[in-house]
Amino acid sequence: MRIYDTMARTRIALDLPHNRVIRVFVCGPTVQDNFHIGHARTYIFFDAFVKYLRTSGYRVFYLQNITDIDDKIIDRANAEGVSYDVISRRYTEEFHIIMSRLRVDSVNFFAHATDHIAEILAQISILIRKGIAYETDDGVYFDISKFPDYGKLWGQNPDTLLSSSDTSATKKNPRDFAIWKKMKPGEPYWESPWGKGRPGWHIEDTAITDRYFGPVYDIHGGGMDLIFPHHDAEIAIERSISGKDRLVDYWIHTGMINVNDEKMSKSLKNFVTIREVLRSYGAEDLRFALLNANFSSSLNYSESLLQEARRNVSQISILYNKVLLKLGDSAKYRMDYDMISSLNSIVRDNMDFRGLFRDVIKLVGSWNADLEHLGKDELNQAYSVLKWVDSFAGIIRKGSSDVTVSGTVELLLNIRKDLRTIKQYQLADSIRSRLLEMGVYIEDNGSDTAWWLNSAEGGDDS
RNA sequence: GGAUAGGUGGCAGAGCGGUCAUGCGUGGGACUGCAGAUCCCAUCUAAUAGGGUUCAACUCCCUACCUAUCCUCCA
Repeated sequence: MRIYDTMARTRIALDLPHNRVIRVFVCGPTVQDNFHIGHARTYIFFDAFVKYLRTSGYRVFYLQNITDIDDKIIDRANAEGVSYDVISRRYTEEFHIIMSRLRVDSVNFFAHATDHIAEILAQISILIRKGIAYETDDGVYFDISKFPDYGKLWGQNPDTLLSSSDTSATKKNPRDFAIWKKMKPGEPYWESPWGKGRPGWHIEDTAITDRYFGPVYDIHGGGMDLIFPHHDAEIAIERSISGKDRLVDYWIHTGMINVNDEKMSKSLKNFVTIREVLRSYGAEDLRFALLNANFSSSLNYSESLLQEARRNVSQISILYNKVLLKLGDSAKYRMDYDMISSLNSIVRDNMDFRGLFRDVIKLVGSWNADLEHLGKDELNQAYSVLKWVDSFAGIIRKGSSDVTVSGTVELLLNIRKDLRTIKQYQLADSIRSRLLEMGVYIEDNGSDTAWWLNSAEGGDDS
């Protein structure tokens, strides 16, 4: 496999061991507000990435942090007149709901910053003892002059950086970053040897990864915008403590979502929330749209992007459901088809899901062309190929797995089939339209009828 | 100013030194009780600008211009 690695600044061989668990860490969200499709892009990509590794036979432990204490959370809490943890709990819950609706379910463990204060304090102590961090009136800071490689991930020459806008006068260097922030009146706090306060952002992640993965692990991911200073700070902290020559073997960063060629962000008020999108589109549509691009390129968001994705998703899903209908109980998922291994070679090169989709759509077209003449083996191949793609991409809309729902739908469809046979079209059509209203999409193909749950059924808008 | 990624047809977006993907869109046809879906054919005939290398450049090199991101919290 090959992957674009941020540190190497080029595509490099991704050599992962089969004989042990691969440790993957991806920066999770700060739970302070609703989530937008920029979040969706990153978490859907890593979801597909991890699932792809698992489908390919690797064992992966996927760890994600949740930043549940932070200045912005406090600001929000103050604005609403509630305690900070009301905010963090609300949006943590929201995060999990949204992720599950997006079929993002590959994370093994979510580590909350506030559950790891002890580990954070331990790291700060070591840094102070080594003379790498120092205490001031308002916190404990990491002295970047003690870590020559600072900025290396983003390829910055420290002298050429634009001067920092941070005016805090207590720091030795304006670019020194806080690893502990002392409490101001009214703020939430934890006890520490340096007084009451809360952790800085960067050290949360190193404390967490050090605890579960140790000083060096396999893959670290996140959005492009976290490269500097966040990931460089993580490197500085952990390597200063461990003395190792690296923090991880591979750095993988996802590109930003743009709107009208500008980054989606709160300040520009151009962000689209995931909930908004899910009101009109299915999770599969969004997944397709976001995966249908080079993961490290920025992606321009537009309504037509989603519409095109929905069309492709429908095309693939409809064929999948038709094939499944023809195969019935004899469908048998096999991964040893040559067709899968050739598609596999596309994905292996830099997680090229876009290239994969392109070829899958071509295949779908060819299967559609002579669907009536496909033999059992060919049908099973089509079924297996699509199931394999769906196992990590998550782009196929399927019938309900709920036995009661599917049983009821099958019953209605059988009745409708009889009605059509005796040309009672009015009744048959009314069943069709009633089912559609209930979110069940059906499609006649000769005397057979394929069905699935319509993705655009909307959702709770709470 | 520095770093990074780019500038391809109506849109999205690949690859490749010489035969210009693919998807969407658009037009026509087939199929169908209807809807939908699907298929076939056609259409669009592109490469920021200026140099250079070459028998040949969209593809390599140089210059200019332009765009986005990061250098402050950010997926």
